[in-house]
Amino acid sequence: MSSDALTTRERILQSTWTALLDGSTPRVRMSDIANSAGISRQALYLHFANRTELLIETTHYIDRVKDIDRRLARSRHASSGLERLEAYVDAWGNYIPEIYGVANALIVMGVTDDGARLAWEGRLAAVREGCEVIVTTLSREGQLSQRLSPPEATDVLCAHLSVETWWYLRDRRGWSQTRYVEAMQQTLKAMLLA
Amino acid sequence: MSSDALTTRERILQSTWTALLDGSTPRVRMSDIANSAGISRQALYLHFANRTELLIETTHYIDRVKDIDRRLARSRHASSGLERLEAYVDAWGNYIPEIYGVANALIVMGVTDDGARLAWEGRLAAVREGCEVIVTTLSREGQLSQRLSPPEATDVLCAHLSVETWWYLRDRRGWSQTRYVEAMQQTLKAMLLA
DNA sequence: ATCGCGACTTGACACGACGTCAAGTTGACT
DNA sequence: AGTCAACTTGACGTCGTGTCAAGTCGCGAT
Repeated sequence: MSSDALTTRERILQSTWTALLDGSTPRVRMSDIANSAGISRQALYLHFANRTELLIETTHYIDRVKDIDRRLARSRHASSGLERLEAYVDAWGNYIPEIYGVANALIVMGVTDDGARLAWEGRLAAVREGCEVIVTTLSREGQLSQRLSPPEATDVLCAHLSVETWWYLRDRRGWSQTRYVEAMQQTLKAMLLA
Repeated sequence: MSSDALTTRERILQSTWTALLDGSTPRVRMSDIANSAGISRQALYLHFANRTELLIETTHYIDRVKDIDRRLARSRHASSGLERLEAYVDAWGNYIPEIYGVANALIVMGVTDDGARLAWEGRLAAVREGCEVIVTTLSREGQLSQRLSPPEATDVLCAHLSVETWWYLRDRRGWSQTRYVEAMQQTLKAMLLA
C-alpha cells in the first residue's frame, strides 16, 4: 500500500516502457523487466497478474505520464474540419513514437492472447472515433470528397494513421518525425477533400 | 526423391498454407501442420530445417501456384504511369488475400526470428520496386504531385499498399475486396497525381 | 521488545512449443 | 534376400510463462 509499494509498481511500469522502447531485446521477457526494475521475476506477479495485464497497465501509465488528453484538446476545439484534421494528425502522429514499443508488443501478443488483442482494439476504436468526428465535420462543411462515403473516409483516414504505416516510413524508410506528420497532413488532405 | 517424396513435400506446403489461411488456430503449430498433412511432427524436419524455412518455402509455393508473375505482367506492359498504377494496385491488392495468412505468420515471427524477418523484408522490397517503377514513370510524364519527392512518393505508395492496411479495411471494417481495390486506386491517384 | 504483516526473495516445478536424437518399420527397387 | 530412403515412435533438452512453498527483512502497532 504505502508509498513504497507505489514506487515499486511505477518502477516496473517505467522499466517495461523503456525496455519496449529501446528495442535492444527483440521480445521483452518478464525477467528482462524484473532485472531492469531491480526486483525478482516472481515479484512482478505480486503487482500484475500476467504479462498481458502488465502491458495494458503500461499503456495507461504512458497515457497518464504523457497526458494524451491535453494533446488532443487542440483538435477537439478547432473550428473547421480542416484545422481538426491537421491538429489531429499532429497530435496522434507525435504520440505514436511514445507508445510504439508497447503498441507493437500488444499487436504481436494479440495473435494468441485475447486480453492483449482487446486492449489494442480499444486503442484503435478510440483513434477511429477521433477520425469519425473529423470526417463528420468535413462532410457537414461540404468539404469531403465525393469519392468516399463518410464511413469509408473514416476507415481510410484511420487506416493511414496506423502505427504500422508510421513504423514503415519512420523506421524502415528513415523519415523524420516532422516530415512524417507534414506529409501525412498533406496526403490525407489530398485524399479526403473535394 | 521420386514422385512420392515430392508429393509429401507439397502436401506439407499445401497444409501449411490452408492452416494459416483458415485462421481457426491462432498460432499455427508444427504439430497442426503435420496432422493436417497426415504425417508425424518429426517428419516435417525431414523436409524443412525449421518452422521459419517452412514458412518461407510456403510463400514460394504460393507464388508458383498463383503465378504472381503473370498477374503483374499487365502493370509492367502498361503504356502510361496512370495505367501502371491502376494495374499494379489491382494485381497486388488481389494477391494480398492469397498470401495473407503466411504474411501474417512471417511478420509475427519476424519479431524474434531473423529468417522470417528477412523473408518478409524481401517481399516488401519487391513491392517497393514495383512502386518505384510506377512513380518514376509518373514523374517522367510530369504527372507526379509536387507535394512529394519521387522517393517519398514511392514510400507513401508502398506504405499504403501494406498488408496491414488491407487487413484493417477488409477484415476489421468489412470492406469487400473489389471496393478495397477501387478505393485504393482512387485515393492513391488523389494522393500522388498533380 | 516483540509480534505480526506485507513486500520481497530463492528455488523448484508444470506446461506448451520448438527442435533433436536414436531405434525401429515399411515398401519399393535391385 | 538385401538395401535404402521415407517415415514412425518415443524420449529428451531448451526457453519463456506462470505457480507454489518456504523463507528474510523492515516497520508499525500493541
